[in-house]
Amino acid sequence: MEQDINSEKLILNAAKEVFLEKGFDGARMQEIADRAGINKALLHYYFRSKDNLFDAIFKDAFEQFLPRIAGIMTTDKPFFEKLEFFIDTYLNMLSENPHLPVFVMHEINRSPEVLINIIRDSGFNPEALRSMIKKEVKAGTINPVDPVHLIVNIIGMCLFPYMGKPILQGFIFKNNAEDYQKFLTERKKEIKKFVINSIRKKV
Amino acid sequence: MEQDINSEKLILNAAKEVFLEKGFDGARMQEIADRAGINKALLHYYFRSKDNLFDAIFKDAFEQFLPRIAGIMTTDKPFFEKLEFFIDTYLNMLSENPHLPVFVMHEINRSPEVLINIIRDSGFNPEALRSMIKKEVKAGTINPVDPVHLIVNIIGMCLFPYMGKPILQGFIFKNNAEDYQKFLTERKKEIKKFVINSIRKKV
DNA sequence: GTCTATATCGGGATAGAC
DNA sequence: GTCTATCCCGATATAGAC
Repeated sequence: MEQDINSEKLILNAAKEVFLEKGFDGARMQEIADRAGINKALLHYYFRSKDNLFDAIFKDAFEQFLPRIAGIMTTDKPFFEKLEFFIDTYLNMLSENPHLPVFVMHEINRSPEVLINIIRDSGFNPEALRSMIKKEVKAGTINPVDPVHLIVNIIGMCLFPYMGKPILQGFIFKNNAEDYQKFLTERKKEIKKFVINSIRKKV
Repeated sequence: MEQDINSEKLILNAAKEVFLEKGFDGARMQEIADRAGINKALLHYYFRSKDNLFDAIFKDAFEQFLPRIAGIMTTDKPFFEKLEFFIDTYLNMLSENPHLPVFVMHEINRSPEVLINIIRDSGFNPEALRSMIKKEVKAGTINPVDPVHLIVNIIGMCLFPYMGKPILQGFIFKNNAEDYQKFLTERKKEIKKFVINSIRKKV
C-alpha cells in the first residue's frame, strides 16, 4: 500500500467522492477542499479550473465503467466459465463503486461530445466480443442469440440494482439496508442462473 | 386534445423538459422561461421557488417511472401474456421519455429523503406482484424463480438501452442513430424471448 | 397576469503574503 | 506549496410599474 499522501492525491480522491455523489453541477469546490483537508485555492493551484479537475475524474471513471472484457475473452476457458467470471468481476467492481453508473450516465447526457475523445483513446473493441459469441452459437454450445442483445441484457441486469438502490431498497425492502445487501450478494448466482437457463442448449 | 395554453401549463411543460435534460443543479430558470416563451419573473409568480417547481415535476416523473403493474396483474390473462404486455408498455413509455430513468435515479441520489413522502402517497404494493409470480411457480407454469430477482432482471434489461444510449450508440453502433433506433425496437421481442426462454418449463 | 429593473448571494477564480 | 482575503459573474429571487 503506497499511501502517497501528497496533496494532489488527496485532492483527486476527494474530488472523485464529491463528483460521483453530486455530479458536476452539484459538486462544490469548497466541499472537495474540505474533504481533502486542504484549502480551496490549492485546488486551483493544482488543477486550473473545476472543469479540469472534473475531466481528470471522469476519464478514469468512464474507463472503469466500460467492462474490461478483453482480458477475459482471450483466455481459453469454456464459454460459461468466461461468462460467470465476467459477471463476478463486474458486480464486484460495482460493489466498490456504487455511484459509478448513475454518475457516468448523467454526465454523458450533459455533454455527449466528450465521449468522442474518450472513444478514440480507449482501445475498446466490441468486435472481439461479438465474434466470440457468434462462434459459440455456431459451435452449438448455446442457443442462437444476438450478441449485442445478450451483452446489453447482462449489463442491464448487473447495473440496475446499484443505480436503483434507493428505490428498490425503499419500496421492496422497506429500507432495511441489511436485507438489501443480502439481495445484492444473491444476484451473482441469480444472474448467472437466469442467463445460462436462457441460452443453454436443451438436451 | 385540450391544449390548455395557459402560462402554468407552458411553464410545467418547459420545466419538465429542462429538468429532465439537465437535472436540478444543471437547470436554469432562465432556460425554462425561454422555452416556455414567458418571463423569468413569471416563474416565481406561479411557483414560489425553483425547489417548488422541481417538486411538481419530480413527483410526476417518479410515479411514471414506477412500472404501473397493478392494472396488468389483475387481469385474468395467462401469465406469459401479462408478461409480454408489461414489457411492451414499459418500453413504450421509455421511448416517449428517454431521459426519465437517468433523471429519476440521479435526483434520488441527491436527496433520498424525498422518497419517503412519495412512497406514502403512492399506493404501490409489490406484494401483489410477488404472490402472483409465486403462484405461477407453484402451478408449474414456470421454473422456480425468486420474484424480486425476476422483476429486477426484466426492468434492468428494459432500462439500460435508454440510460446508456450515448454509450451504446457511440461504441457499438458507431454513432449511427438509425441503427440504434432499430436496435431499440428489436429489444421488445428480444427481451421477451430471453425471459421466456429462461423461466419456461422445459418439456 | 405579465413585464423590466434590481437586490442579494453563492461559488469559481485570482492576488498576494508567507 | 499553502494559506487568507477578495474579486466578480451568474443565477435565484423580489420590487414595483403597467
